Amino acid sequence: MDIIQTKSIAEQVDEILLKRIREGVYLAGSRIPSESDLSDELGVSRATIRTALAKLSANGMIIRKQGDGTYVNVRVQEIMAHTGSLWDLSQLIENNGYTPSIRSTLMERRSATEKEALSLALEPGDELLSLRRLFLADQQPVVLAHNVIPFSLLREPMENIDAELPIREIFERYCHQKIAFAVTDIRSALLEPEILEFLGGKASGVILHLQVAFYGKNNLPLALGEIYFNDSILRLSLVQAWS
Amino acid sequence: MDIIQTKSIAEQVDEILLKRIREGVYLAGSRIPSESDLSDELGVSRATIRTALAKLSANGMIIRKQGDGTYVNVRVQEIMAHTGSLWDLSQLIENNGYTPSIRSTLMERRSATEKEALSLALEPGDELLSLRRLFLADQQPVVLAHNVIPFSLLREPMENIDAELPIREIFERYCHQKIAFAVTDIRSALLEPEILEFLGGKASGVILHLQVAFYGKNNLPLALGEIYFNDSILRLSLVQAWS
DNA sequence: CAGTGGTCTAGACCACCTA
DNA sequence: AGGTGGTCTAGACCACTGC
Repeated sequence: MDIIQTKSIAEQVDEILLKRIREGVYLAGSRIPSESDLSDELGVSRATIRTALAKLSANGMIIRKQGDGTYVNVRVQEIMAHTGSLWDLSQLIENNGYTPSIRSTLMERRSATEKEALSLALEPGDELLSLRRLFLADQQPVVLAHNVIPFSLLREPMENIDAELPIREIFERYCHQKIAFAVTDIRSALLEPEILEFLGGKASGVILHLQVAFYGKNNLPLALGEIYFNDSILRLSLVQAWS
Repeated sequence: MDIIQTKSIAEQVDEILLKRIREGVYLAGSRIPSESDLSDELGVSRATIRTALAKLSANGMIIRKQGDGTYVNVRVQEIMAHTGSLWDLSQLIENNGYTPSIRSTLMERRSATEKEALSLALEPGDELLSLRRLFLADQQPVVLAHNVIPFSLLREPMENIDAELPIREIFERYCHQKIAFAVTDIRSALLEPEILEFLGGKASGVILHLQVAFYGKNNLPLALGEIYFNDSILRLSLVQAWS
């Protein structure tokens, strides 16, 4: 089989299997070929097949039964719709069945507040790149996202930045660093007038408020995010699979 | 009934490493021994070591750098506190630094509402076991959890049930089935008078409302949960690590 | 009983980092 | 150049399931 060097074999196997599920080659609820059969068919070792299957299993897309076989989860469609990353908001909107679009409402260079400096391990007054973006689902505003990045991390001119990218990609592309992990606090909040101005809705409404801190491999905080999420329109849902 | 289940070697390795991190044998930020060294020291293959390390890495507790080494995340303490399962509420309270306790306020057998029947694939009027439990952090009510289980799934007398267990364990112990995966919707909500009665707090407050559906390996819905979560006291936070 | 997934091993080669 | 993590292989044994 032809191996494209950029992706690992396990990832390619993963994509093949996902494609077969999506296209109905493997029907929801049905049993898929055994590990050995897949190993033979695709010409890779059983260990590699297992790596791919483990990922699908962790997402809840397949159900593995020792001594029996591996089955496509009957709810695979529903689960695929919920498996979008918490931090790729466009993806999340799409998974909810809407067409996503982004309106960049602010991109400025400014000094860090005391609180931001603390969270980002900067001196108060150090400069930040501040992004405010409004995400729309079918033209209706649903998410307001505010991100800040230490200006010193930027490796490209600020003007080059494509504000429609997910924050993780912005970081990789314009700061030449990778985000290693993120910690997200989820809270509920009243829809304040300031937010209401962007999101619309009822003044008495409640919204989800996500506070995210992104960290790099060097353990340094790289960026912060404040996300206001209209959960009356968009569902925030998580899937947890147990082995 | 003796359920002596030997833990896998990878799990044991995992525990050894976690213990060393917790006890400071491996300090936060420091580099831990290489895979080969651990493999030699513990007398297991490198593949097994890698399985254990992969789990720690997925939780964000260690940071792996190709060509360099594996480092303990500087924020390992913070991350450990956030790594509790979303559905083990006692654990979550403990992770937030409080002493958890549980008050069972209701355990009854009743008919399913139309909505419950739909979600659980039952006929309206089929019987349910309904549990309502109040979780306290340092004696203060913080979470109200309401679970329903089809009565027909119970394999033990209702009176035997220990209502202090996490729902997943209740299920395994009294229904003799394992939960394979769960789908959780997270919403924000106003603190309604009915909930306020249990949780206390300000009448104008907002809370997190989690709706959970648990499914078994046979893909059948096994149980439902409605969780009201006082997020002004308890933090709901998630850690996401990227490879 | 045969077949399945679960686990573990030993060895190999690669890409990458630091020196 | 040497060591590290990343990947893959081939083979083995086990625990469990359904027939």
